[in-house]
Amino acid sequence: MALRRSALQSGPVKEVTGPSTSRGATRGQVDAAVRSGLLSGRFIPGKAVTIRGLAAELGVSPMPVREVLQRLAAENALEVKPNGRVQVPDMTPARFDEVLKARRLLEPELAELALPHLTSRDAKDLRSIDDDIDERLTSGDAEAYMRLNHAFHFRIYRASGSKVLLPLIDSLWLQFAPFMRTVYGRVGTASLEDRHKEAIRAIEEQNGAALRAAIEADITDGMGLLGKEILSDASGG
Amino acid sequence: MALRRSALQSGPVKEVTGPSTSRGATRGQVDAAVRSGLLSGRFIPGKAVTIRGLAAELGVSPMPVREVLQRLAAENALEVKPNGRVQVPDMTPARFDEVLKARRLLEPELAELALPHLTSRDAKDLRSIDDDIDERLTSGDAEAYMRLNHAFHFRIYRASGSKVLLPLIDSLWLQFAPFMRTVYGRVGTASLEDRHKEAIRAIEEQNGAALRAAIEADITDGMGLLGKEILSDASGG
DNA sequence: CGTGTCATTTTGTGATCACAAAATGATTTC
DNA sequence: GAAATCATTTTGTGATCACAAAATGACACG
Repeated sequence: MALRRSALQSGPVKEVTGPSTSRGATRGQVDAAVRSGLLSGRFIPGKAVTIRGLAAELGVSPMPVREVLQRLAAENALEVKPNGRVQVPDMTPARFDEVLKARRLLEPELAELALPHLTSRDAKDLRSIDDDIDERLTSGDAEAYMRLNHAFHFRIYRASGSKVLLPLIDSLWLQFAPFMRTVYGRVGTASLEDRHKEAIRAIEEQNGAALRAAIEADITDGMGLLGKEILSDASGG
Repeated sequence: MALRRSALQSGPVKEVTGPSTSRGATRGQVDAAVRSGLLSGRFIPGKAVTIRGLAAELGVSPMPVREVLQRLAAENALEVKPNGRVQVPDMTPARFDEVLKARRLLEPELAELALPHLTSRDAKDLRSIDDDIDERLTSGDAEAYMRLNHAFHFRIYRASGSKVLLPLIDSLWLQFAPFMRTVYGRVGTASLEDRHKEAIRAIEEQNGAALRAAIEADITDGMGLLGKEILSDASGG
């Protein structure tokens, strides 16, 4: 598919589909598209991301894509190689360890900060998301699982109103998500165990220590067990 | 002052001063300039940063500036307001608390990770930097102090070889540095106490627990004491 | 003198262009 | 047939342009 808008037109054309014509709308759209692609595993580590390619795919000019790629590179979600090429970073054992360590330091903390802001309404929504997750796990839809798992965690974290810790955690998820997708591609999703139900109960009971423990266990179970072996295997094939 | 390079020239001009003609050299130069400006406090919170203005100041076209500003906005070092305007974010008590919390979680951890890689040579360099810091503190040169204090901490952190925690901490420093500059502008630098000497001794002795403690105490002393009161005062004047 | 209005200027955004470096693929050479 | 070489294509980068939104300042009006 080529550019939706050919070079025949000399001037910019008004967007018809999008109601949001606010400042930086195109950039926001591109940013959301790439972020969502990374988080749901549609971008594979090592895969090259070209400016013109993405621009054509999204039907926009290279300009907003350039800025978005720079943004995501700043968050270490993408890697700008010395020759200027942009790609999804490869995971290494050392990197994996660090992400795991950072997640275990930051996410339980932010969850506890969010706790006072989490209502029974939130608990209800979380339970709904978690039910969806269970379905996707058994049906083996890894992409949907990743999207929902992200939604679950960030529904909690966002309640904190955090402007500092939340972006840091955002960056971490963007970094490990593409790799985890490849993991699920190998081992499947059926064996995945999470601690979401413990977390929901802790929220309902407004039990900070229990929420911390649930989140930390969820991280450890979700990443710690799977990732290490895969990485050591990966070096051999 | 207008653009140094007028519109009379039609094509790009070869750089004469810079020896590095590698890919993205201009962007790298702009990035380094803005980062250094933020870290040493030459940018004041609330101050607007215009693309064309910065471009003219640095003698480059708006293009690389646009990308750099997007990068730094992604690291929360700059803020893109809904109207597209870019400014140095204002510090709030909530934000300050979060930065402090994140620093105390991440920096002692990374310091300990770096410890095995820190040699006596590093300790010697750190002592030299710390001597410089002491001089600047008494002479009241806040900008130099900030630059050297950053150099001290990141000399330690960088030794870890970290690719995950280090960028997170980088982002944190970019966020609080401009604010701290305004603090030093009010209370001066003479009263500043740090734990650098304890940290150096811990490195020499390869004592992880002591290094953690020194870093955490340094953060608490440096930020915790000063910032809070200033922020509560700021609301009244 | 304060306030609302309007013309002007500034600014961000998206698009396009020109160029050089890099990747790609065909072709030649041994 | 494998490796080196060269032409071609792709790609990132910096610059410039056109446009619209926003900010600014002058000015009229009450």
